[in-house]
Amino acid sequence: MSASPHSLPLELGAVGAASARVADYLREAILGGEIGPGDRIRQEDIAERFGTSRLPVREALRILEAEGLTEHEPNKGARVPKLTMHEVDVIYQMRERLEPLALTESLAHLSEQDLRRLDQVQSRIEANTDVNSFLALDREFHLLTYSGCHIDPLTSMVRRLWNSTQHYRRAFVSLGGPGRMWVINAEHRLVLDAIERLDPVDAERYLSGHIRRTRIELDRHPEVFEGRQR
Amino acid sequence: MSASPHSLPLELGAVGAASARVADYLREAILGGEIGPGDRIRQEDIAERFGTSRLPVREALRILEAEGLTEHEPNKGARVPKLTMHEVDVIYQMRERLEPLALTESLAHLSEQDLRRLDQVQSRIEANTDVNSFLALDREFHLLTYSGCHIDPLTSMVRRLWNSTQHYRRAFVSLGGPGRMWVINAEHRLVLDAIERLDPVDAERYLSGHIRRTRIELDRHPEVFEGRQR
DNA sequence: TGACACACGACTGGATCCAATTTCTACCCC
DNA sequence: GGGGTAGAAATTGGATCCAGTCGTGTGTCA
Repeated sequence: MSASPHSLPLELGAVGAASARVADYLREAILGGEIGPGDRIRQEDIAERFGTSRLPVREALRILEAEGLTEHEPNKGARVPKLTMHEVDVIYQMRERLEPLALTESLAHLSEQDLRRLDQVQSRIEANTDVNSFLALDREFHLLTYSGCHIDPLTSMVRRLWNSTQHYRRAFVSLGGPGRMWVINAEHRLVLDAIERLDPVDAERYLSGHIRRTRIELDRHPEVFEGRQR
Repeated sequence: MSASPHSLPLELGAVGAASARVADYLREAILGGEIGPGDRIRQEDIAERFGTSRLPVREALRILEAEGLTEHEPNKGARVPKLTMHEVDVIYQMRERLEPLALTESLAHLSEQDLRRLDQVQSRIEANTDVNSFLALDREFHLLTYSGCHIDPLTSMVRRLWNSTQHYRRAFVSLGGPGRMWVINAEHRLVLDAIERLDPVDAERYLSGHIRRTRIELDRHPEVFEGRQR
């Protein structure tokens, strides 16, 4: 059930030794869709499955809470938060405003190798036909463009916004596909071109437009937020 | 500044877990300046001072880490992060982009009582002459304008940005005051007027301008970031 | 006298045990 | 038969104990 290659570069949350492994496992399980919004997470279940005590699990849940992947109620345990359409809309507006800043901060620090990698990922997106792998590729593309940003609060917040909406992105993509792929590819290519020209103004312009268009398209599909999972 | 004795009233929560009380205590101590950037926080010290075991302290440190008040290194313990001028500058740019959104989301949900309260706080700012109480009043003013925003990721991120820069705001205010008070008051009054008119465009305009001007003024005082504390 | 190595001290990470709170269920009374 | 209450099972929160790791100080040898 694990073994899903959601592993991305830039593992920033370098925390304790084994509690980080539990956090990694749970993170993959949530981002991979095995644990959905509303699902409860019992400490002892995870501890037993992992062969550890409940203590690392508790720490891991705190870490995930900081990343926006779980929510915590005293004496009630942890569960994956369920978001309304309006909440997801506002989160996309936050992305619209924050990610262009992260991109500008990242621009000057991107290496030649990063640019080549970005081009490869975008080419794979264009050649791709599977909706599920589009999810991972798109995520990799965007987070890679921010990998040159070394301002910790900014990168961690961007990551958190992606994490919080991952489930609804998958639901959206599964229900009719991500939309017209040529639009997405054109937007990505324009962002890439601006990055290569080291032009922060154009980079921010095309990136915010890309996110905004996605948000508006998402707003037209309320069924994404009513789907019963599991 | 205030050298050492960590003596704060710790009567915040009769309810909830004990780890939340420890977190409250540490949060106040950091925001109040008793624990400054670079200071190390030893689990056993806090536990002994609080009469509990180290476990709630560990959980509290995780909570504070999520709020951006501490940073954690494996086997090295927790310390209050020390920010560079550029990092604070970027955090202010994040505020410039995020807080107007929070204000727009908040607008429709502000009650008449909130508006009266805001007017009172602003009047107290205008009548105030003490630089230290300005810090608290200004924080109260802005966070109050966002109190109608019920999108959890947004409010928690705004609060985190305020927390992270609190120490440098105090250092800035202490070193020569917050600048020309009439400018600040004019900006606040314009934001308030836009709020009362329920005009999100003007509210965002004047708020982002207020934050942007503060950021640029802060950039002219690099001595804020070189101050040796303790 | 200086540099390297070993040992000791201090601190964090993890496991097990115990207490407190919640929730579900069953039973009793109206 | 329905609702409320008490009790039992399940689950989380906290304390104590033990292990692992990092840093430091001292001692010895070249």
